[in-house]
Amino acid sequence: MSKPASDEGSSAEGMDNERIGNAFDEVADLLEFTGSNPFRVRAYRNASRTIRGLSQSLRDAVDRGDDLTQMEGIGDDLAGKIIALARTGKLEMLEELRSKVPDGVMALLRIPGVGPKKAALLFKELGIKSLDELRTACEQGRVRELKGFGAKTEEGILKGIDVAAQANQRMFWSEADEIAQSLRRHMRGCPRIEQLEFAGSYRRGQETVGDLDMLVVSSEIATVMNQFACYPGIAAVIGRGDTKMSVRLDSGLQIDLRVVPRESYGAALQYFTGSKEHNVVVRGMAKQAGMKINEYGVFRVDGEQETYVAGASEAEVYATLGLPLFPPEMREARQEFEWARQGELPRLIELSDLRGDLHMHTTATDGAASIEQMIAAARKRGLEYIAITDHSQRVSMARGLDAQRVLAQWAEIDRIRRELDDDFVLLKGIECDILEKGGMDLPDEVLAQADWVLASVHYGQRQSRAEITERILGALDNPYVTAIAHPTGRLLNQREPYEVDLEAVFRRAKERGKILELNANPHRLDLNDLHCAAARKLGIPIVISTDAHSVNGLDVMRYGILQARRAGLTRDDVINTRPWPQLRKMLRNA
DNA sequence: GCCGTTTTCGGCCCGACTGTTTTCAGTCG
Repeated sequence: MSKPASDEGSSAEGMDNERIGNAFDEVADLLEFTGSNPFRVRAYRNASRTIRGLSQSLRDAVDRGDDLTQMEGIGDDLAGKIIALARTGKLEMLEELRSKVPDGVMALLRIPGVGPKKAALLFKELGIKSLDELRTACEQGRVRELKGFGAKTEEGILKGIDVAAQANQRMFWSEADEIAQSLRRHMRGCPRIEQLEFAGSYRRGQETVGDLDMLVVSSEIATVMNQFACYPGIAAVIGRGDTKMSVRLDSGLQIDLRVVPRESYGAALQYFTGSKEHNVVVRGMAKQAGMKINEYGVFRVDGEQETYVAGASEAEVYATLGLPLFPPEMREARQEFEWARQGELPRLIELSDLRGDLHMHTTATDGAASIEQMIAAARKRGLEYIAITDHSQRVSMARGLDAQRVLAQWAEIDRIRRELDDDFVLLKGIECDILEKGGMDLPDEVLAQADWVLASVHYGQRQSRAEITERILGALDNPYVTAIAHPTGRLLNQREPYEVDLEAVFRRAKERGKILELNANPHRLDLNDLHCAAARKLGIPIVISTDAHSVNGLDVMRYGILQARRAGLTRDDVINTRPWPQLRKMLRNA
């Protein structure tokens, strides 16, 4: 379900990229529902994708009079619609479409098995305008009377209404990972499995995962499916065919299983890993080269004749098109094909590249472990340095540190340092709040004594774009601030980012030689991948940090690494891959 | 609605599964 494209009252200001994207998505949904040309629908979806991927403000581009048709998937028509949305916040065509389709009808599309055609028929024939009305109609047996519907469809819809009524939130990658690992263990009970891998958005390391795709090589399909069917926590088997089986867990997560022959494993893995957009490009290239790619392999097409060329491994599939084996996190049809053309994929950062963690809390504020415990845990994880960055006084809920307490903590750190071996470095840090009225939560003469100062916003998150941007720019101007922590404040599935003008923040960070954080907490992952990619382009250094509040909190680093990889970051783009002496030199010169 | 050193018109990725059909449409990924 798309969000409303504009809020009342905000139209005078025009719309930002996100909202223009939402408007186009809503147009696509409505056009699809009204039975419009599917390629026209796709054009709006593609445009929305392009717009969301931009690192700069469309509103500014429109003000400057930039030629919008230079952007991929934007022609004269959509350029005009972008201009209208950016200037007025309104789109006549969207208003018209909305007036034809009552609120609530679009919710029908969230029912599994109900697409635009069925939803339209329900609305047209039975006048159904909401999930509740549909439930009543099913219970009265009116739905099964419709052409193309039957008793089974009606029954399926009745079950599906509950699924649609649920918030329908995507699962955090970290949660999906737990399920994937447990399912992998369960499937080990089946000796007939030659290979097993998870594909889809999970393999691409997306922030959130909608469902899990499991791929298996085996000649004993029934045995594999039977093993899958007895995985604990399955609420329902949605479907089971010759090669494909789908289940829904009690948690609502859908898991699809595909069993493929050995010679198709690579092709299937490539196919089901996606992304859809990446595969569209790959398929297009194959077609141009007189070949065809599907989940069974790469085939040379010669009239009616199709000959298998490759498919056992992903590398082999890509190689038939002269493409490199793209790391899954890269497969979003953003820059990877351009990189491949130039013959240089970036070597993406890996967890083992990191040498330090520069954001964590202790029992002095809201952490659960002492400084010594955090040191021990960090060393156990192979780190060479950490910064202790407890909260400042404004964060009263966490018993944030005032000047006196933070100086006492740093004296304590000095004491611990003297006892440490030479091969581990403990840094005096602070996560200092940026106050609502602007300015830092601790005096400059205190901040000056730190090795590492994070500045962050915890209060006044709902301030206007101008106010909150000014606050963060002010922090970047402070000579003692090293980095901005979780720069947009978003919480996945929970809280929208601040209205901050990131473009302005990037410019200022660049000017002042400051660092931006990629917070690795799986609920934050802030900056997001597109922002990180934009920062990389500008040469702004990124620090990946755990924001650990306990010893185990240090383990979230791998989620941050996945995010960084999707952004195309290399070891060189991330400052905490450097040894401390080198990093210290860099900070001093900044 | 977009796009083009094969095209300014005619393409736009492709197959599995289900339920309703009697040869296929709709949905999904």
